[in-house]
Amino acid sequence: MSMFALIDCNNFYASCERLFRPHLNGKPVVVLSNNDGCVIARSNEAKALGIPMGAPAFEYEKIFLEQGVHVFSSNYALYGDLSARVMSVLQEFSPDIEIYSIDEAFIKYDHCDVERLRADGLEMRRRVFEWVGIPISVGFAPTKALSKVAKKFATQLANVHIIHNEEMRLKALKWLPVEDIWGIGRQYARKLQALNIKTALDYVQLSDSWVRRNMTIQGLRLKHDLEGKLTMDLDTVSDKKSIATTRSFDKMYTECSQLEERVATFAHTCAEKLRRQNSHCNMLMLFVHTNGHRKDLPQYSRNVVIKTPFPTSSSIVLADIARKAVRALFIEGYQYKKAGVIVSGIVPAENFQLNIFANESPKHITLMKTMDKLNHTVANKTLKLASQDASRTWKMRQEKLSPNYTTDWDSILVVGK
DNA sequence: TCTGGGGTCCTAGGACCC
DNA sequence: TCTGGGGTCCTAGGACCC
Repeated sequence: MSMFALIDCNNFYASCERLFRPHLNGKPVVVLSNNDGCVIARSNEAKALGIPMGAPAFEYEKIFLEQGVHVFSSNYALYGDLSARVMSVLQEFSPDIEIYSIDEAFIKYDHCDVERLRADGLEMRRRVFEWVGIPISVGFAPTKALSKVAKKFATQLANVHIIHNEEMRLKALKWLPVEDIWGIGRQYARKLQALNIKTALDYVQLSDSWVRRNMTIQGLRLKHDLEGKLTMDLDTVSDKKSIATTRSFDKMYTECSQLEERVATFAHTCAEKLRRQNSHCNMLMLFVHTNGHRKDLPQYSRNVVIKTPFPTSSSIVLADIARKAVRALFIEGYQYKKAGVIVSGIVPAENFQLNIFANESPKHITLMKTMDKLNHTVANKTLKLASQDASRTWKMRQEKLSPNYTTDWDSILVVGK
């Protein structure tokens, strides 16, 4: 039998901020999102003050002041760096590791020797705290979903927790409120509570067919996982399927040119992220929103998907597409508060090398436009694309497009209006 | 004008996660 | 006045082909 460990950094961002400020130990600490908009991390002391996750900062300013809460703007470079250090310590314990998020990892064990597992868990805690300075909790169980539950126990006990027999499993499920199950969000929780399903134990006692019908295959998988049947294995593929850069602005934008400038930098950031994982994208999606919280203002929200002329991770190409997309979506008279660029259709870069574009320079724009004109003949929504593979031989391929896509850059100006 | 069915691909949107 | 950002998976339904 195999076992999963779930390793979770306690209050990760808050712990990071505390790392080099030992005088903050025992004091309430919160970390705020971009533009210091809302609370995205809290130390235990801040949680105890009743500051909820996602709380708008302006609503809690008084409490921050009165209770002496130490408030930080987020510093993702720091968190990313510390995360990498934590993960490299964990990797010493096993190569069978899935880095699930910035502050969590699963490790799969091919044995279930409880004492060895406990020793490993304690040693992880000791090493990560001593070498990196971040406190972690470790839960062990036969499946991923159960290891999540075990971790919740571990956090409460400030220790390592192992669910290794039927009695412990049932006890844990009975203890866990249905809304705290990993994979049960607000919508499902509401639905289940209406049926008097209150705990994880109630949930696993539902019939398979009801769960399948009402909560899709994922809900059923989750149920089986909680029953101790292996339905979710380690997922070690780390390449992203989509990459996003989105921001709320600190003020409302009313000019198209302002939006264009911001969005061009978003596209540039996406291109950098693509290159970092050595891949190209085939599609770029752009959205613009007004401020959804302002019910007193007219609302506008729109997105457009654009097929790139060829697989690319070029900042210049993506920024140019994004700028044109903004011009297509922009309507005078609204106050824009949020925009984003999401690239998808991601493929490994080695499958497609456009060598003539190896170095970016403005002349490539002209080259690409020419290529568009020459090769992208739209006929019956089918495009003929010319592309060059790694050996520099040109190949033609056909591609079907949805009506929402366009590769004709000038026509972007009418898409979405 | 009426009359099919099966398969695949694609997309929007909804649910979830940290 | 001020309200985050970055991801994943699944499904229904339409388009299209034979």
